[in-house]
Amino acid sequence: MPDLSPGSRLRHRHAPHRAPGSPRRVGEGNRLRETRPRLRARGRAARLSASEETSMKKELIQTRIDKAARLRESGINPYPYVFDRTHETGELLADFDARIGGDEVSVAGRVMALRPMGKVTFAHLQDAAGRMQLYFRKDDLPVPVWEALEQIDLGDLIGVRGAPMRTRSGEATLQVRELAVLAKSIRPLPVVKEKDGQKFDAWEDTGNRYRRRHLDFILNPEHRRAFETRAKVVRACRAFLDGRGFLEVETPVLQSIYGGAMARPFVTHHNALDLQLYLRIALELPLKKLLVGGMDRVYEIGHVFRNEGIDRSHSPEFTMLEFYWAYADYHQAMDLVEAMLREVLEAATGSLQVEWDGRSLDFSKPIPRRRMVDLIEEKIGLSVLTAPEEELRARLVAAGESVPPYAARGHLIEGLFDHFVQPELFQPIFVTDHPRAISPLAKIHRDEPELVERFEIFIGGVEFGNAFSELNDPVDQRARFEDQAAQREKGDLEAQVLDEEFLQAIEHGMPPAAGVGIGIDRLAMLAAGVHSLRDILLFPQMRPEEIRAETEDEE
RNA sequence: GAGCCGCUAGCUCAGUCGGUAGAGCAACUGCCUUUUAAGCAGACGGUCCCGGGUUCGAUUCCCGGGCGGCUCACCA
Repeated sequence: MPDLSPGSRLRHRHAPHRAPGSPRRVGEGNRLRETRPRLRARGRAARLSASEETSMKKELIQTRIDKAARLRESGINPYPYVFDRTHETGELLADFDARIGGDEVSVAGRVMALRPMGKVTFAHLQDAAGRMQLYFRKDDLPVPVWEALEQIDLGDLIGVRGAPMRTRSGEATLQVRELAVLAKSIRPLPVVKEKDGQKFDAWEDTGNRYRRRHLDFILNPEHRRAFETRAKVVRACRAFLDGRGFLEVETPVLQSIYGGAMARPFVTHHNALDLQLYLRIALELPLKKLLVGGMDRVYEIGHVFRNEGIDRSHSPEFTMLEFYWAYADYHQAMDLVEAMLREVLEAATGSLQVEWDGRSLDFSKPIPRRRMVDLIEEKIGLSVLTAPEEELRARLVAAGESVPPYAARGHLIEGLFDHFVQPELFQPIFVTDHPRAISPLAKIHRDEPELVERFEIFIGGVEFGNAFSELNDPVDQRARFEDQAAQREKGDLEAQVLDEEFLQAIEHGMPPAAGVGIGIDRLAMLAAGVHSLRDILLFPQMRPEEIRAETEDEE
C-alpha cells in the first residue's frame, strides 16, 4: 500500500489537555493508570503525555466500563456468544397489528434512544431493517432484568423478547419480558435525535462520516443504500458478462512494470526480492496476455491505483471493469456496452431514466456514436485533422489552456475536445476515433491513419468508459511504446513505459479483439444518484488523523 | 498545487468590537408506571485545532502550520 503518512502529520482536534500533576477526578477509579500514547510523530511527546491524564471522554468511557463490570457482578456477560432472534424489526412492522396478542417475538439491535421515566422505560432499537420502540415496565419484569436495564446506555447492542403492542399514541411497540445485553458499548455515540424523520443535531460532517463510516451507518442508516445499489451494479455487470461466456479472472496488483493507461503509479517495494514494484494503474496488459493464451472472452473487476489528485470524481484507488473480447472490434464493443448499461441500470435502479443534476438521462434510446474530430469541428468550426498544428495550439492558448511543450497534434485535439466539447455533453454518447498519439494501445483506424479505433462513453459529461479495437500488430505496438518513451523524455510523466514482457507475449500473436474499461465507481454513482465518489467508496482515502488511544490501559 | 470558508464541552452549535466562555443533548445524582427531540431539579464537564508574533493581557488581532469543506487545475 502507498505510504500516505510519512509520520510527520499530527492531528490534535479536540485533544483534551490538563497540566501534569493535576488531580485526577473523583470517581475515576484506580483502573486508569497513566500510560503514554504511542507517538507516531516526533516532537510532541511532552504535550501528549500531559494531555492524556484525564479527560471528559475517559470519564464517559470509564462510566460505561463500570456498568459492564456491574453486569458481570450480577452474572450477566456483557459480551455473550449468541442471541436467538426470531425477527428483524422490518418483518414485525410489516404486519404488526396481526401480531398483537400473538406469540412473543425477539429482536436484536442497537439502542438508539432511551427515555426512562421512573418505573417505566421506552427505548428505540435499531437493526439492519429499521427501528422499533421497546417498552419496559418495572412491575412486569423480574428484578434482575430491570436492574440490567439500568446499566444500558445509548449505543449498546441488546436483544429483547416481548409481546407486540401499541401504545396510547399508536406506535408499534414491543413490551419487553426478557432482556439480553449483546455488546456493551463503551464509547459514546454522537447524540442524534429524531422525530418524524427529521433529525436534530444531525451527524453529517463529511470528514467524520468518511473517517468513521461505521458511525455514519449507525447514525444515518439511509447512507447504506448507495452501497446496496453499488453491489447491484457489480452483480449485474458480472451477470451480463458471465451470461455471454466471459470468464472472470484476477491478475496481479503488484507489477514490476506498470502500463495500460496514461497515469502516474504508486511505488512500493518487495523485501525478499529487493524489488521495486508498482501498484497497477490498469488491468489491460495481463488480460491481453490471456487473449494470447486463448482466453477469448475474459474480464476482471478490480482495484487500480493512480497517483493523482482527489476530488469528487477522482480517487487514488478505484474499481475498474475491463473485458477483452477476441475476434470483435470496437463497433461490436459499443453494442455490448450499450446493452450492458441498460441491463445494469435496469437491475440497479429499475429504470432506464436516471435523474442526474436535476435532469433526466435517457438510456432507452440508442446512444449516439460521434467522432471526436467531428464534435470539435461542429463546436468551433475547425477541421482539426487538416488545420495547421499552430492553429490548434493557438485556439487552446486563446481559451486559457496551458499547453505543455511536448504536446503533439493528438494532444492538442484532445485538449480542444476537453475544453470545448466535453463540458457540453450530457446525454450518454460514444465519442469515437481518437488521435493516435494519445492512444498507444489502440489499432490504427481502418479508414483514417491519423486516428485509432477507440471510443469513450460519456454520461452527464463524465467519462465512464474507454475502449479500443486492440492493437495486435507487435511491430506497430513496439514502435508506439518507443514513441511513448520519446514523449516521456520530453517530460510527459504519464507516457507509457515499454513493457518487453507484454511485447513478447503479443509477438506470439494476439487475436484481433475489442477491449473495454469501465469505471465501476462512477457507474455506481450514477445508479445510486450520488454526486461524489466518496459516497460510493466505503472508506475513501483521506489524510490520516492522529487517533489517540484513550482506553489502552485497561486491565 | 492555487483561492475562499470553517475548526469553541463527548455530540450539535452560540459567543467574546482583546479582559481565559455559553446553550441544548449525552454522561452523573435524584423525582417521574404509555413516553417519543419525554419532562422536572441538581451537580459536573473546556490549553476555544497547533505554533509564533503584537499586547499589561490572545480563544478573539496578525503570521505560519494542521485537518476538513467548496471552487479551480491535473487525471478516469
